[in-house]
Amino acid sequence: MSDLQRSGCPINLTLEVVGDKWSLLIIRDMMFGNRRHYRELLGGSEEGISSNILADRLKTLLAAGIISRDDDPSHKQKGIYSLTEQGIELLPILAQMAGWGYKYLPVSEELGIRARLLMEGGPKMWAEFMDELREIHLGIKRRKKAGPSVGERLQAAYQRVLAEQAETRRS
Amino acid sequence: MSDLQRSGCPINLTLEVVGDKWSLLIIRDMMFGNRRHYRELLGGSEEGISSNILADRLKTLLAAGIISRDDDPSHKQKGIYSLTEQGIELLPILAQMAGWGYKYLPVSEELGIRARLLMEGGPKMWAEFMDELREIHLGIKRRKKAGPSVGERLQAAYQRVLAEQAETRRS
DNA sequence: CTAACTGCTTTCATTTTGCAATCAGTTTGA
DNA sequence: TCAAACTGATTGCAAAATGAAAGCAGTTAG
Repeated sequence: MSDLQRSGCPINLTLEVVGDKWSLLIIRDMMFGNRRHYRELLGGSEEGISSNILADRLKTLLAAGIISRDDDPSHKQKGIYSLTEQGIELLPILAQMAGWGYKYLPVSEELGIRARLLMEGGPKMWAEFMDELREIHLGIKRRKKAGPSVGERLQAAYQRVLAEQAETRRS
Repeated sequence: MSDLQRSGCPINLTLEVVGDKWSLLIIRDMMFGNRRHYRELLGGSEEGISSNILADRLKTLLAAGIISRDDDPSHKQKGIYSLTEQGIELLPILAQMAGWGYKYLPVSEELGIRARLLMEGGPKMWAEFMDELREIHLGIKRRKKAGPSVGERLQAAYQRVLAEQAETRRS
């Protein structure tokens, strides 16, 4: 991670911060998988990031102000990583990327269902989800809405597909 | 550019195609700078891509179906690169990245003005710009709107800032 | 008191990047 | 006509980034 910038273009600057193969996947896992500890991020992702790369990216993201780190009171060595407001606002980028990938790339059914829902939900759903993330990561209380949260709905849809697949395989 | 995928996650798959430091900058130059030839892309960008990297990325983007290549009738060796529909639909990702970068990173004034306009214009402006790109790159005629196009407005705003800066420097 | 778990760091091989030089064909201009 | 400039690349090589596996020191649970 070099620190000299190539240009003052906003797209270029954004790419210099999160334009590698892993940073946005870490953010994704924090957002959609609610992973907050090093070990969760290490083992939880589909892709299997190496420990050295994860450590390096967490450091970079921390320095960039996209995530923050607090000690976990339950364990002296454990740290809890949280998204900052800046990190939470990466959601629309992730959502657009998910939508594009869903449309044009060979996405697996179970991992694509969230992308489809986010696409169908549009910016309004993203904003709601961001509010939920603010509550989880920043402790900012939000007005409770009726029914399940966006996070819950995404998770439920994912589980539903998994169940359907198990069903199909059995028959 | 390895070809074995890490997971069927739409975000991951998208990152595997355009998740490097250069691909999206090339797309950006084709979209906003209307650069269509190898030499234009090589020399035109703020960032100064190397010729071998550019050649490699063009090959990758071609293989991924994000751009296409045609011979230029005016010069037997010249090729014209165009965005495909798939490539044009990367615009919302770029727009979101530009918006995020504009908000949180030290963007230069002259290069940030387009980002600001795209943010203010929102998805509606993006859709209009994508229609203009379809006309330019795919030859799909669009219903002519009154007034200057989005591309022209962005370009004009950029020039206006440059002129203002020259003015300020003189006084 | 030991085994498992914590967040990393180290090591080293492989891959990617980036710069400069080069190349062969094409066109332009004297 | 013939050299210079321009076309889209490719090559060689050094430097940097990446990635897998092993290791490490402190912490906690049994």
